[in-house]
Amino acid sequence: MKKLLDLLTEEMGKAFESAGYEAELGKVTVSNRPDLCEYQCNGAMAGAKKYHKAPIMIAGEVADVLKTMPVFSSVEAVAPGFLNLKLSEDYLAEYLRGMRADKKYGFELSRANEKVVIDYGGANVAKALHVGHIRSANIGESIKRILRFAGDEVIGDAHLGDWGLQMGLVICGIKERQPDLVYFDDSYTGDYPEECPVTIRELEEIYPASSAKSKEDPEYKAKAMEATKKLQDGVRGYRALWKNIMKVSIGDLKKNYASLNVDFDLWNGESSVHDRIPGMVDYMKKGGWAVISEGALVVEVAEETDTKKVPPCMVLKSDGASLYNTTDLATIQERMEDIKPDRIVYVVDKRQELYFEQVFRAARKTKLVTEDTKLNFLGFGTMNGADGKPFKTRDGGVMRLENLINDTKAEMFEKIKEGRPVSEEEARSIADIVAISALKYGDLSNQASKDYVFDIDRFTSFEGDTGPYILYTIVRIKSILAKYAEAGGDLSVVTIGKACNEFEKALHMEIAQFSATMDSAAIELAPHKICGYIYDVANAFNKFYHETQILGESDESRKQNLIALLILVRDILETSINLLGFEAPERM
RNA sequence: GUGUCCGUAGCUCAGCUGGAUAGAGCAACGGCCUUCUAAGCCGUGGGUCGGGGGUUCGAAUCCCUUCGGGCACACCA
Repeated sequence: MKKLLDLLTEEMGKAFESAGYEAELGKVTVSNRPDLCEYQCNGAMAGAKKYHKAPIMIAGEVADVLKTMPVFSSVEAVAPGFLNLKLSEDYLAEYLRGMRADKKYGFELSRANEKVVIDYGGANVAKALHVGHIRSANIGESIKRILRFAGDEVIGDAHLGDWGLQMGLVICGIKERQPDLVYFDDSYTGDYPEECPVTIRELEEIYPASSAKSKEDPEYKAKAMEATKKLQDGVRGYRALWKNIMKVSIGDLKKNYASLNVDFDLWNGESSVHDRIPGMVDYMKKGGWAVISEGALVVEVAEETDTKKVPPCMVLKSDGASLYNTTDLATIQERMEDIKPDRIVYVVDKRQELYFEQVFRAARKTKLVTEDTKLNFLGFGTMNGADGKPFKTRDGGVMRLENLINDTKAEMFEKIKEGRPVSEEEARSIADIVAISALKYGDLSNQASKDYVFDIDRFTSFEGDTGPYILYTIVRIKSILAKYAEAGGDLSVVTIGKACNEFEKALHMEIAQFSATMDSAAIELAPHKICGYIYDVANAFNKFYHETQILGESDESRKQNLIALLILVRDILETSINLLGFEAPERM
């Protein structure tokens, strides 16, 4: 289905043409003066110069043509040259019926479908997720769902930090505590145990302790580096232990991500590309792209048009070791071979922008990607506390994501219990759903690229522009529909009728923006556009709800029209929150 | 220093491919529940869109400049 504004623009273009002007002038937009009109067209003013004619004259002529067309119920040419429009209620209702008949409620993507890899999450093995991980998880998951809804083939990759010195430190830490494990016995030739010798809690404790110790104790650091090397060289026991650590750690990560409705198609990591690094480096050297600079192997990526100095992209450190750049480049190579995506999207902290610019340029220069492969850096802003400084716990530490989620759920549970007479069990399950909506909506309603204040009290509030407000609106609708069905109404036969009052029409118009909203969210990779849209729809619905008796409507066919409208609003809202990564309960 | 992003109501944020009187929410104050969930709805007050200049019939939006802040600038990720 075409977008409503495109349809209106088409009609307006025809009117401009019949009046003797070019059709391009007929761009219709939503009115910024709702007291005067619903839609407007400013083309007459844009065309004034070209046609050497007063804009009001042009507008008047176009208005005369439009009056013979059925799309608008009212057309006015107003000084200095605005065309003020009111849409025909019948036309609008027909559009909404078209939305209901369509699986995607009329949404059509304005570009060809693609195969997309989304790299998000930013999790590290053996390290707990902390609050800082919530943005990448929320935004990446939402982008994944939006593009999938748009018809793209999307692969989400967690791209774990599961290799390098951090793993050496963990292994070294385990060896310190349990030196007699078979993994460390070079003469051992049997099978290694299935079970990991340490729990996830112990791992989370071992890593920071080991990391701290290596900074003070050079001898210990040397041991950790040796362990890293043994792991990377494929020493049996080290690999076996690493695998067990991975198993425990990924299991824990999956559990935590699942509580945020986040899941990945691939749990690949830096380790996945370890074996292809020598080949890739060789390829870059042979191609003449990789050169030695200050002892390190780099690819020069500066361009003449740069307004800033872009340092070269380092491929190997001067000691010959690989680094993050190396694995990122190798991962691009691997994805191009295995998946052949049209686009790779990186959802990472925006402070890494320059770094990714270097990697992207190096990948293009060395032809790791084809020219038409798009590499998108979707950088998100820093999450600050209420004081405007980077978010910390009360005692200044880093808060675990798990704790944040559990605290939010607990707080929501208290609120729900005191607000409504529900059983303990039901309150618990409702609280979990509402808490996730609060966290997700609070995060996603901000533009991804901007820093924002993470204010849990505001997000969990039941008032205003929040997740719970959206859920409440959905629940109200569900409640009416349930009562209608209980009374013997058949939800499958109803159809939308034309709006009978201004509130209903305002709701119709908000809903009709669905396709345009989804398209810009998908094209711009901008979940916050969906938040803005559903907030507007929810507002329009609540106003309408306040003014309209639905179940009490005596005219049966009118009642059916209203029920059909409610079904569409519910479906639109539930589809939208699903794309944001949360869901609505049946009651709250 | 170079580059980059940001500066909109007391607070948190939309709006930024230029359009008419700059919008929400929170906070403050005042209304509306015997009627579909009042976690809602309605209303009041609150702004030189950081400052200055320019382009334009028209600028929060585009350009320049200036002030203030964040961030990044090869062997970390």
